[in-house]
Amino acid sequence: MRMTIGRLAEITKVPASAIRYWERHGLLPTPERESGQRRYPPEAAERITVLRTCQQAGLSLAEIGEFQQEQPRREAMIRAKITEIQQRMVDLDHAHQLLTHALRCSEEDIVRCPKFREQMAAWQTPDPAP
Amino acid sequence: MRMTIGRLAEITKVPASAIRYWERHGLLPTPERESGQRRYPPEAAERITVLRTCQQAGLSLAEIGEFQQEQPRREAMIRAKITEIQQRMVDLDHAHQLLTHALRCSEEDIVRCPKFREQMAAWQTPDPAP
DNA sequence: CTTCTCCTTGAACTAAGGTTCAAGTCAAGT
DNA sequence: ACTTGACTTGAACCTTAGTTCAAGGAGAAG
Repeated sequence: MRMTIGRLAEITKVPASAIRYWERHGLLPTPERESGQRRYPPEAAERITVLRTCQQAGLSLAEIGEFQQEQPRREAMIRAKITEIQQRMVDLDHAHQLLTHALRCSEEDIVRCPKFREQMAAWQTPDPAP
Repeated sequence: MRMTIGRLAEITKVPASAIRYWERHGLLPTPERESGQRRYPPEAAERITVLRTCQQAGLSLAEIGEFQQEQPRREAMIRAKITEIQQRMVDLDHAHQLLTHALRCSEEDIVRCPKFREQMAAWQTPDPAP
């Protein structure tokens, strides 16, 4: 049932080179060896998929490392990251509106479109006066 | 009314070094010079803010470049990017659920939590059988 | 005139997240 | 015995989006 790194790469769609890289950087446990080669249990695929999902969501490898640690520091880090994700969603929404408008606008220079500028103004981070 | 790069950096909060970098890479028009130094009109700030917003939304500088081009290739690129943004939103939502669960879960190893794995399974990109 | 501050340039450096390469090992198939 | 294919390693390289540095210029203040 244990599989080679090639097979694991194939089913997770994460390149073997990346799997080794993650292992070297402490994100994956070092697997057993069979005549020098890595052999993974089936659960390994699941862990890799989780890590990839975290990564796609904007966690850095360092953060994913923390995320797998014992609890003490973890909660604060997770809360911070959730806040960051919410901000990212707002940014993405802006970009979405911006690009959607760009499709319909057909001005030669998008930045000169008044509706566009109006919208941008509404997004300005309203940082309080000092 | 025209300003120096330092002033522009200050009001846009984009470092002067980054503004020069963008200019070198064709994302900004080359401004007029006054005894060798760049002088920007007030509209320059707006363009910079737009570019920064695009960037925060995950467009690469190369994509932002295309985005400013004349129309021919632009529409397809924008549509592709919108699709990508939607995918990013889904990813972010997954990460959000994942982290929210991680807060309440308090298992020593999050990846071993059954609810967690169940949820992950439901996210698998259902690519059709070959 | 000296000093200060802000500007200029090109070149080198950085960080993350890998990929690619050379050289070698190992088990299996012919 | 030899070849094939998949694996191993460390080292070098890559890309993006800048930052930092060294060396220098221009104008204002004192």
